[in-house]
Amino acid sequence: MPRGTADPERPRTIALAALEVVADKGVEGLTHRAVAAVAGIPLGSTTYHFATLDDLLAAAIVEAKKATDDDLAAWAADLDTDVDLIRSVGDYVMNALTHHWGRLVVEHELYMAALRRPQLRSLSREWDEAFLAVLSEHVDAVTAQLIAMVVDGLFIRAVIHGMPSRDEVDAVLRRLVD
Amino acid sequence: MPRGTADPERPRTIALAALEVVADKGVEGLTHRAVAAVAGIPLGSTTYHFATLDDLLAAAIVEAKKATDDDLAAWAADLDTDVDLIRSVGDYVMNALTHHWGRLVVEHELYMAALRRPQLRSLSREWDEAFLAVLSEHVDAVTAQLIAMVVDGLFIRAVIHGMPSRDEVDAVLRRLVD
Amino acid sequence: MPRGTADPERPRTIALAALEVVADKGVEGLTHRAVAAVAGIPLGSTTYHFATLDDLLAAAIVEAKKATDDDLAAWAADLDTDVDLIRSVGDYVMNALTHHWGRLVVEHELYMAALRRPQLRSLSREWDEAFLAVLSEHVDAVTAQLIAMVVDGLFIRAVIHGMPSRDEVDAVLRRLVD
Amino acid sequence: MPRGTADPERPRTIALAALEVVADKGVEGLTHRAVAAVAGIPLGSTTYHFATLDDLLAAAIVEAKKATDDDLAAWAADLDTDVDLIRSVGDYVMNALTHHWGRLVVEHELYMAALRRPQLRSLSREWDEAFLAVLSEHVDAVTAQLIAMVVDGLFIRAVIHGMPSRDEVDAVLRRLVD
DNA sequence: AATGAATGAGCATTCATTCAT
DNA sequence: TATGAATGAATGCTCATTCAT
Repeated sequence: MPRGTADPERPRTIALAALEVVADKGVEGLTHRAVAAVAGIPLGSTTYHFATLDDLLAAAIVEAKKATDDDLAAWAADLDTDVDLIRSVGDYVMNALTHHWGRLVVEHELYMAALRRPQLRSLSREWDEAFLAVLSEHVDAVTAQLIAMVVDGLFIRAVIHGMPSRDEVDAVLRRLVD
Repeated sequence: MPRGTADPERPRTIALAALEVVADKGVEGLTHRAVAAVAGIPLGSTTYHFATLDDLLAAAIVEAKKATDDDLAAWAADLDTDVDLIRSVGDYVMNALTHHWGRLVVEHELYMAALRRPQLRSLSREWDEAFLAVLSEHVDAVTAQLIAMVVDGLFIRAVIHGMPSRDEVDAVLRRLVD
Repeated sequence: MPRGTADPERPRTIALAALEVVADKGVEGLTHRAVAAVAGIPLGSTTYHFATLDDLLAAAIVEAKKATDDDLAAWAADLDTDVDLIRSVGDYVMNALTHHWGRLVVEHELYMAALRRPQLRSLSREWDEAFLAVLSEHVDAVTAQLIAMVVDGLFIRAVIHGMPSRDEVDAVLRRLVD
Repeated sequence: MPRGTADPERPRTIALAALEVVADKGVEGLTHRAVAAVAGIPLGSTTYHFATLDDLLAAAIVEAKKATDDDLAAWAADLDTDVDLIRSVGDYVMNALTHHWGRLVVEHELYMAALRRPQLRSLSREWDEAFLAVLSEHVDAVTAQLIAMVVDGLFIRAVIHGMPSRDEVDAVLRRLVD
């Protein structure tokens, strides 16, 4: 991109590259330089559009949340009152674990990062609540909460023990609605 | 501590300081310098006893796990077959959230760190399994797994939404054994 | 040099300072900090332009070789077929020993450094061959080789025993073409 | 070696290990730690017997020189007035290049080190003169000097271009006594 | 608007050397 | 006598951030 030539997509390009970096190397690995390298743009461009690393992190998270929200909306649209909710949640979880691992990582990186960055708390909360909101239309609040917690637990287990099988996922989820 | 004067407690002092640093600033905030400052010892002492940051991290985690194992053993010793397990788990969780927050943080920092440090996986696994093992003596495997996941979920909720009340904790745990 | 202000000569300034450091303290004494101090610039500037010490060393050597090549070219231009080659070589050697000692040191530092840095071998070879190439236009290959070796030997003797007299230099060189 | 148990060979063991380190990693790579590791002894033992690195370096060089002197004495003993000196020097050079490369490296490391360590000058001088002394019993001073220089030159060539063939060595040496 | 250059702060790590035991 | 522990000083290198152009 030569000087003087505006690229309206530049900020988003940078945010997506930042997302990739966080998924790949964690929040601690997020640097202007790493993002510039991934995005294939000059270092100065990252600081021009996002003056500080925190801005960059926020942009990455917003981008990740947007994608997750879209997925979630599509999934919610498919649910109707008669659906086997637990089966659907299982589908959603397996899909997320298998095809959107990077986003799950970013989500949990965010949760831990929020521990020490109060300004990230509201983002964390929104993220957490989006899933709950969908579930709450189909089950009571406590069950929704439980499902959400177990989904988090499944991610952590996957980190520690590797990808779970569909049967394992079903086994724990099914028990929640016995 | 002048040169030549041995302090047999030095390694443990350092490991505990490292633990404090991780609880406070996360794995990404663990530096030889921060540890030296917290421990009140010279920088060179940290690298003398733990040549690399990874060694230091491992030592911190081992120390944290040791303390957690002790707590867990004490708790397990109090359980007998007739106990109200869910009530006890609630006690344990509330106690951990309230009085051992730092250790919970370290545990979850460890889980996320293991994502990109294969050599930490076995430590993560051991940590995860210690709690499961105790639970498994009282309930079936799936329930034990669920309880463990929900306990993780409760921690994450606490990070995002602040400390839960005893009633909230009871509500979700109770549902698991209905 | 304030931030944002470009100094197009900066890389060369650094390379020349590096050259001075190598001449002064050897390859083992080449540090970013020493170079920054000699160049009178901030430490960060040396690593900005030459990310690693090896880059810095290479830049220093290239700079030294360039200067040596210029001298050599000037000397070669003065040689004609009727010249007393040995007398000219003597002039060249005395001049180098007296006025370009630093460059001779760098040259030999390079030779020894190449021992353990394969990436410097080709530079060493080029340096060695430049002198040989000029000599070869006036004498046979073995004589050229001998002269080059004796010139190296004269440098080593100078290191050990101090600067030789013109007569000593002439004595050994003259014998080569008897 | 347990405490209190004297090992009269310990200093020499250390010096030989230091020699190995210098041959392997150069004077710049000589550290108490590297020597201790090579010798398989405690770090404290190296500093106990050789308080400073310079002492260690001197000990290593003395050890190398001793070995070289022995070789040289053996070679000198084989020479008699009728011998083909140049052929013998060729044998000596080829043998040194092939079987005592480490010692040649140490010798030249020494020469360069002496550049910045005046206290090593006398050792350098002795080393240089030992070979000259033997040669001087068979040829005039200038020829001896030339031979010694060419032998140095052959080492440098070997560093830069790799091991020379016997024929190459003979070619340059032979020319010196035409 | 966009960017290359610049720089100050910080970090992991290595190491010579000292010294109580 | 011998050594493990200790420590202060360096070093290479990374990076967020600033800013003249």
